[in-house]
Amino acid sequence: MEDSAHPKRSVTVADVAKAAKVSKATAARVLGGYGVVSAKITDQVMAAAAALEYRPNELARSMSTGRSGIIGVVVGDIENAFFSLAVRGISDAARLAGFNVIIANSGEELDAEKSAVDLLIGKRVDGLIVTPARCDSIDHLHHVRRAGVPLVLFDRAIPELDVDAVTGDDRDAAIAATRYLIGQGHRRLAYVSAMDAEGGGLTDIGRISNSAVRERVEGFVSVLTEAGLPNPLHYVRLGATDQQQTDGVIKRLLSDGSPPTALLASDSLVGLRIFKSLQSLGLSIPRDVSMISFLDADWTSVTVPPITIVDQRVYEMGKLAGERLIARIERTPLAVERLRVSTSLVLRGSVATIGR
Amino acid sequence: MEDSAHPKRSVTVADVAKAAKVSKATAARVLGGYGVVSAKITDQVMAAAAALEYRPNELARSMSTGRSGIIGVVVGDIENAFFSLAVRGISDAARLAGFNVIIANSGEELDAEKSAVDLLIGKRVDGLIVTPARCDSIDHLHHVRRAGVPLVLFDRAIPELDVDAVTGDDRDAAIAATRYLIGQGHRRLAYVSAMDAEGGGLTDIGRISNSAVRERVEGFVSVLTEAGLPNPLHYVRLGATDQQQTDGVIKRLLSDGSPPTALLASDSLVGLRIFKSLQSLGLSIPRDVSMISFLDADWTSVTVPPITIVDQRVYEMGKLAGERLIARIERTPLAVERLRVSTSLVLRGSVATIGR
DNA sequence: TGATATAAAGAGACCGGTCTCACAACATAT
DNA sequence: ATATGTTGTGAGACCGGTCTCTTTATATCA
Repeated sequence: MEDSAHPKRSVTVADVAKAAKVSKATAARVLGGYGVVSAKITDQVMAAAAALEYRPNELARSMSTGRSGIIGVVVGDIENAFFSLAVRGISDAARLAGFNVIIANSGEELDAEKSAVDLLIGKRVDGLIVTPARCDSIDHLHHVRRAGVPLVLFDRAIPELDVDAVTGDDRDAAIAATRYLIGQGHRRLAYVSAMDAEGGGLTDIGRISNSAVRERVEGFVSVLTEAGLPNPLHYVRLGATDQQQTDGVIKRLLSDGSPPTALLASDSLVGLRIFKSLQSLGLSIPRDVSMISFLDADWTSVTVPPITIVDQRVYEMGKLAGERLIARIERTPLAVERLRVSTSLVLRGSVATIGR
Repeated sequence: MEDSAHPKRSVTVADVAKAAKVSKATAARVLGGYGVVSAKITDQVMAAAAALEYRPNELARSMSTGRSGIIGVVVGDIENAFFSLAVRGISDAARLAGFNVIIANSGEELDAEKSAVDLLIGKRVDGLIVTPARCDSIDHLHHVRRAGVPLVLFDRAIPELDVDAVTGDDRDAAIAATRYLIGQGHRRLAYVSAMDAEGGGLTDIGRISNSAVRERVEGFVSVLTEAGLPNPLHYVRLGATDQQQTDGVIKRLLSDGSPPTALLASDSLVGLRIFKSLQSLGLSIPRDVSMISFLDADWTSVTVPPITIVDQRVYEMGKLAGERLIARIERTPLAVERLRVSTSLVLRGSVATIGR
């Protein structure tokens, strides 16, 4: 109706000033809440502002102050419960400190990540939380540092970058899970991740470009080695990116001469896919195959059997990352650190005791 | 190290202009990609920009153009799969059109929603997608209209507001699910929602302030009435806000003189809670109680039995809302509409056939 | 060759805030 | 009485882009 859908110049401090019959500077002082203004004039200006329905233009404000009050977050995929929980944690920390959050998806792709970072820097975010898709390509992150924008890495660390990182204790988590499986009598264990694999087989752990996955695999392998089990890398499989791929991975694993008796899923999405794969193969958990998944996702507690998981406390991770970034933005003097949020193994019903 | 953690004045068009020995206007034309500039000068400027690592200040750009390239989204709770999927859809539509998304959580609380809306307007978003927590308090949304900011409602409609809305076909969905249950021989059906209830019992459907829930309840009730079943409102229960509350709701429902034989869960979170409640009560689905949940959430397909659901196609809803908003932003002439995304009933194993 | 059209570059206002500085009015000290 | 300080207000520069308007250089035509 009357609310014309068009341009509509917004009410500015100058407009309010005119209406209140004071200078722009004075109106700005009242509306911006800085400087000193007499009570009388303050009332005058506030009344005019209310009458005109003045709303400050945060853009203009950011321009002059140099602070946008926004923190940028680049995640792999918001749809993934891991990230949406993390984002919730970050948002909560941000809101508490008066910041807002702008989210960009990288889809775990380096190029998308780069342009997301560029874009957020362009928007003059006050700080950036990034889940780097690859820990071996860091030019764009160096750029962030050089631009003087505080940066915190999330879930994955890059020691070369000399920047704060909030991660899980991935190595220890994998070690605990693997030891537990071995303790239950398992001798052939597989680790399955969604990471893109160049080529099929994994020959060199060092080449896994995602530090979280790499460290978990390291932990996994170290326990197998320490237990004297042969060829620990044999059962590490990447590429479980969707249901079909996962079906393939699982089928190949289980048709091996000596198939694994237990599977470790690198995240809850992979876990769910594995669960469905096994289901569709008519295999029973844990009778035929045992499994452990990372992340206490919704589905893990309502399956039959419920899934034994590595609880990652992602909300806390997100909150911690948010708090750390805000401390940086506010120039709190702190040493660069890698903050590890401890995980715990939650025993449910998806691991069989075998052997004895 | 050298990358001093401090202020760091950023490189501006003026800097680039000086380095390229051209005027600010010319440099701006090259860097902003508008106007006409000779190839030679273009190269000169680009070289200077690259050397100085120039990054445009989007804030300043937005100030002069009046467009921020950002669309604001206010959702109930990102952590909820319904919303994170929707956000994904919105983001995809936005990215395709060159927009970015800024997300704010309302926690389904009116005050938080109001301040989120204010804030986003302040940031001069080009448009707004809002999931209104209550359909009966709309001053702040009127304000959005008056400010000339395009608005699209998501999941819930407010006819009085004369604004586009993207929702599911909630009434029809509820009707289909309810008819199906009746077709399977059920005669005592309950509808359970997480909506906050003032007072315990529900006496007046019209007073449900969330249009999606209201319409579903209307559909539910209309089918019961048309089937000649008595007292259709008796089994509509609100307030299943967390596990404990839900346990209470379910316990009360089932200890009724004539307990319902089937439950309809208003969303997947309520569905999950109901599932857990029933599980902890030692009840078997569907032998003891049947259930249907809204939303094809992860968990619904891996339970035993898998849950019969109303598939809401939330991603499509989000995408549609994003596209609609962008059309509005770009002033495409369109009538104000309520866009309904059709749902479908996905039969799985959580409904028993009884009677006959 | 001079008149006119056209393309390319420069000058400077503008967006809507913040913030420094100058200045006026009045109180207090000397 | 003059010097000094304090408080409140106004004037105007500034942030870093865009964009209009003007000027200058080059091309086209008679």
